[in-house]
Amino acid sequence: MTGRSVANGVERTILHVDMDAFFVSVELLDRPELRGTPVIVGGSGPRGVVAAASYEVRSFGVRSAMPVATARRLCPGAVILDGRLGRYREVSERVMAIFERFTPLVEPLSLDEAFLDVSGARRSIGDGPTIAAMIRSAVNAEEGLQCSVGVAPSKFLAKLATETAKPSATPTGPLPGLGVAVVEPDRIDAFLHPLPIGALWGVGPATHAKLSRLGIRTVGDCARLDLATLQLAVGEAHGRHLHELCRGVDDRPVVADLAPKSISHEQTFAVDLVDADALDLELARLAQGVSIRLRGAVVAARVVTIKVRDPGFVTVTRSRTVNRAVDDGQSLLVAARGLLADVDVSAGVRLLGIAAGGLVATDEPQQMSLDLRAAPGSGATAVLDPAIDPAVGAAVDRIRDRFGSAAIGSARLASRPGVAPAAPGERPWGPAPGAPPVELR
DNA sequence: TCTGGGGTCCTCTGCCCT
DNA sequence: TCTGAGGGCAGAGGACCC
Repeated sequence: MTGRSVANGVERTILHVDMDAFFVSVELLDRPELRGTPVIVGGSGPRGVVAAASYEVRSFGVRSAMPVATARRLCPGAVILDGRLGRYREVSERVMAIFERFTPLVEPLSLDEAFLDVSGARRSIGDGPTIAAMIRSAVNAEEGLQCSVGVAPSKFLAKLATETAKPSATPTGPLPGLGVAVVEPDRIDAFLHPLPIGALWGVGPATHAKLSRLGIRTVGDCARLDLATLQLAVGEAHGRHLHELCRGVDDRPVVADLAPKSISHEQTFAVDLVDADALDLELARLAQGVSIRLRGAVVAARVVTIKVRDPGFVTVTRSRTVNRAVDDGQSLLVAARGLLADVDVSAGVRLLGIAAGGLVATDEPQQMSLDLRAAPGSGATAVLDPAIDPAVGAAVDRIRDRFGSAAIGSARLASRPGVAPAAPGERPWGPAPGAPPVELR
């Protein structure tokens, strides 16, 4: 009965698999001469952040999402490598394929971690810890990488268990972890209650501060609080969520092939943009990049959102529902331009982004708005030029597939040689060192 | 000393409609 | 015609996650 429980009448064994220092480990596979040296993967530019750090570097206090400049000060001897998202994706796909040999119910959370529901594999393969050990062994043998696994009756508990299984960084250096950690169904409270409240999913700095004011330090403290008090402190939905989690209640299923709810691109610039033409060009790049991904996912957007961050790090978003679902760069650009016109960018722009939301499948019939007179700001939908033929985008994609991404593009981008549509992971952890992002004439 | 990119979910507010 | 209540939706932003 190891690591099993009954949820809604169905016994579940959930695994959470997390690759150890994934990006760094992949880099070390490709550059073995760096083994033993402190390595950071992240953006090497002036506004870069740490994406991953080796356990040697973590011993110096370096953490992910920390500015690279701070990391350099804490660990001056660290080797800083620019991330290669394409390479990590490639390895991630092979690792996920290993997981799928054990169960079809694999829900990736990111490139380096996934939930697996192995309830159906218990009779044919073995219990949770046995499958966990087999997965670790296969990942190590086939990819040369280490991973840690949590085994529990729910996703939330499995994820917490993984934390206790991972290697740790101490002031004297890295310590190896257990590799596999199991939360038995009859040990849930004993495992959960001593943990700090920040361990709960959904407790970040803001919620932590609210709970601290109530004297809550541990998950056990939270479990002893009544639902109404908790909801008063953190809100109705969030309160209910925490109330369940701190009692170990989490019936969410493992879902393979989750459909995306939004697709976005954003870009922080090495130097704040003040020139209107440069901003428009960036907007066009981002719109094209998002549109290519929309068509790749066979979806179109009903909601277009822009995100603008000023030099003082103040971020505003503006969004609008458009009168028909769009997946072409020109329509996205038209909508985004309209939104950007309402934002004061006179102080300059540090970050610009476009998100496509309200996604609908493009292989299904679309309901179009009948009211073509609706005006922006009226609360009604924004009206796009009906002359833009949705088939154009698909044709552009076919030409790119056949002749390369430089073969065709919008006139806006074509007027600037060398400026390509935004691509996923193009500068994943900060702008490139030095120059502005586009060549300005 | 600075603070990325790509997401999800929730709350609050204002507007429209009945 | 005006006013208020209430539901539904859109938009903005906060919080959180990896």
